[in-house]
Amino acid sequence: MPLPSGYNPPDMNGLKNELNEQQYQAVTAGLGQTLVLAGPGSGKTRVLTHRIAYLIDDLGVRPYNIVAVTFTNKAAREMKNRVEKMLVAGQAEGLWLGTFHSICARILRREAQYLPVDSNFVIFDVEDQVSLIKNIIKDLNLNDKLYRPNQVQSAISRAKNEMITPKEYLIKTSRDQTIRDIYERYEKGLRISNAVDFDDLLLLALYLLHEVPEVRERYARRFEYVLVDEFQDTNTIQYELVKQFASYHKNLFVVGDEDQSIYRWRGADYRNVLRFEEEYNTSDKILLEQNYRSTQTVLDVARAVIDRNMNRTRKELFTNRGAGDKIHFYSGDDDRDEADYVVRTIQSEMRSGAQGSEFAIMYRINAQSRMLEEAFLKAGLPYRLVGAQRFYGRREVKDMVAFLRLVHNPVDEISLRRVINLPPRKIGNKAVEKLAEIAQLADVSLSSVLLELAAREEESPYWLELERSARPLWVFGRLLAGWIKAAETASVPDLLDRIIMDIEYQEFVTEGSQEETIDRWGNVQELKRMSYDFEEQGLAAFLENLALVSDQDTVPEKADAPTLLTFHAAKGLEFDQVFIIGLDDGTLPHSRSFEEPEEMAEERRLFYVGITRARNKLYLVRAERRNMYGSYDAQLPSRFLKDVPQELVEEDQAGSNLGRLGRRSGGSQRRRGGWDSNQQDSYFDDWDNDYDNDSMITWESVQSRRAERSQGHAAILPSDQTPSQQPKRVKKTEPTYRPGMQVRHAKFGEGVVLNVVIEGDGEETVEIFFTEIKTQKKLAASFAKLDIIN
DNA sequence: AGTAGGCCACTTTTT
DNA sequence: GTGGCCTACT
Repeated sequence: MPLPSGYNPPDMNGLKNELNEQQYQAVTAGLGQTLVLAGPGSGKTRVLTHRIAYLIDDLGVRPYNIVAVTFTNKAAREMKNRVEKMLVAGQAEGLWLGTFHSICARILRREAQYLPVDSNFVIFDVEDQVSLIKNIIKDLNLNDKLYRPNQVQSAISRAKNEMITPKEYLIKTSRDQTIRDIYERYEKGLRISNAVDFDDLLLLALYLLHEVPEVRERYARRFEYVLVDEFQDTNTIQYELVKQFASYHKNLFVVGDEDQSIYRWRGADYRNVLRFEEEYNTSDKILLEQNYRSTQTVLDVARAVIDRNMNRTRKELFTNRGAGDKIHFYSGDDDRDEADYVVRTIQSEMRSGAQGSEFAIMYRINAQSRMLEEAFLKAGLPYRLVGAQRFYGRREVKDMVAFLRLVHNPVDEISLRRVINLPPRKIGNKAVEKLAEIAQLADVSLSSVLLELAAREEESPYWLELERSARPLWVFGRLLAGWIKAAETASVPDLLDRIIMDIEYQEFVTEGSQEETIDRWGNVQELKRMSYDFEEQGLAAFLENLALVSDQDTVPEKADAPTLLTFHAAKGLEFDQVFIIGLDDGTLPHSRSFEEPEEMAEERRLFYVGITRARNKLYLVRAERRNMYGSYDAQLPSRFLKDVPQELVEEDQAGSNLGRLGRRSGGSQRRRGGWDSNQQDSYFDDWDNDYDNDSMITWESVQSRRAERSQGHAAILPSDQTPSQQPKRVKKTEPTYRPGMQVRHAKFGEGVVLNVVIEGDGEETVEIFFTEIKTQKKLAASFAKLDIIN
């Protein structure tokens, strides 16, 4: 495909020196559609940033005519920095580079005249959405046990992601009918509050591009070059958006990797990569297979794991970094032991000169960070935690943001309801309902009633109607009016200060004077500090930033400490040494994925993403028992483990590294999920059989087992497993223990065996009276850590 | 109107 | 184990 002529000659030599052959091809690809399939660590960001710089610097494209889309703010920020470094200062001015959501928000603000909201619209997050839905459920007199606000929210969000309007909502049951009704009211509620939700950002932008010819013209003509990162994570709407962006010039450059698609639950479909190829008859498809990050061993493990997935372009990742160390494997007694292993291994590595920041610990769900945090705290080792609701989700932060949002957009009913009685100012439910009623009758917003009240006090027609509530509402109305006035001239931090003073928020937040209150006030201060960055840009920009920037983006940049994060949060990052914990069936893969093969495939990709974050050392860790919701569950090793080539693995034994915490009870010959055992009954033989029999622990069985257990069984007893779930290794007919035997248990101490029963499924159950704690317990012999004393 | 105590859902993953 | 929410009491 010929390149446009008449520009400066491309800087061939510079680029050729910096890029490998495939990267160079990608960066300098001609007009039309280019698909780059980039394996992990293959320099994907490098290609994208060089491509942008190449377009601007070598081809003379105006930055104004380029749009580049990413999925996270972090990725956008990093790309922007790198592009700017490659160019002369100011040379990238006008370039649109951001997430789908922020780019769409920008379009929406500019084109608000065509929308059902005005350009001051606020962006509702999930919490706001749920509040709105709750109000609707209450209005409709529905049982909120039957219609869980959270569930309704996700049903609505799913519908919106599939571009289904309330009218089109498919109704199969009366429940669907009700959800449809809620959905309809929900949409109205958003408009009343001059709000859009996350899904609307994309949906409304697509609507504009599709249905409003002027808008389509404006952007499609403008966007001469469209670049998309992480294309495998696009959902239907995003795919369509990209198509619209590029509908005029059709210069589309997309980069992705099917194997790293991990957002299916959000509607992402990696098959969009295939669709792209088919739809555009892609002129250029480039594979980046050289990996600059990991050792060959890490890559081999990754490949062994991912090659079991279907519907993908196989990639042959290679590196010239050499084989490197073997993978480590450790199977802990329980999740505490798992965490201890991680911490003591890190300590030992640090004694050998490793830096704290070289390490990452990755897990499936945020809740798993807890045990790790405890272990780090106990060891006095600093760590940094990514995500997991650190700042923005905090109550006091959300409260203050709600005040700001209300001032900026007074019709925002959700924010108003949130703050109207905060701190308590004698406005209870009754008063709010009365206010809502009056507002509805007058067909105005709640705020306008308040403001009217504030302006005319007792002369207002509302005064009498509101009866005893009038005065407290008047007080709040005056406050609000004052802030709205102040916002016209005051900077964001000044406005924030004024609000904090007016409502005496510090006093409210710090009363009680516990440790926690210092944190809470600190968070408010932090919010204020952040607002200084928006002194110039103003309140609107600040609020938009707050809505679209998440905790994931605010990782403390350089702390020399190990990083704790989920696989999702780890995508795009790399670390010298990576621990993947929770390699148990039900955790990774998560039990919710068991029924649906596509979901299972995604769990595998998560594992793959985790593995490929490692530069040099990789540790795979699991626990035989895991604490969930406060009670213990026996765990089976992750089914993915059996795909890891045995010869690349070295198993760490308990206490094999220095600095161990010495907590293992001696002499127990428990079977462990190891690589080393040739014994007939090793886990490895078992899982193969077990899983090939397609016996599965489903979410339901996990739930029901938990329910039974919480009704008072001994916590660690898996004796209620059905036969098909029962690992073969515990099948036996001869009891190991006999009544009268003296035994010792790791936790309960010494005891005497009272009774032994072999269940139908071969499980041996032992009744023991523990003398030290004077308690009788039933334990499963195969799981309880029992030593026979005599 | 405000608060204390009990109940129960929560745990995938995030823009 | 915990936090949010409902209920019943002050």
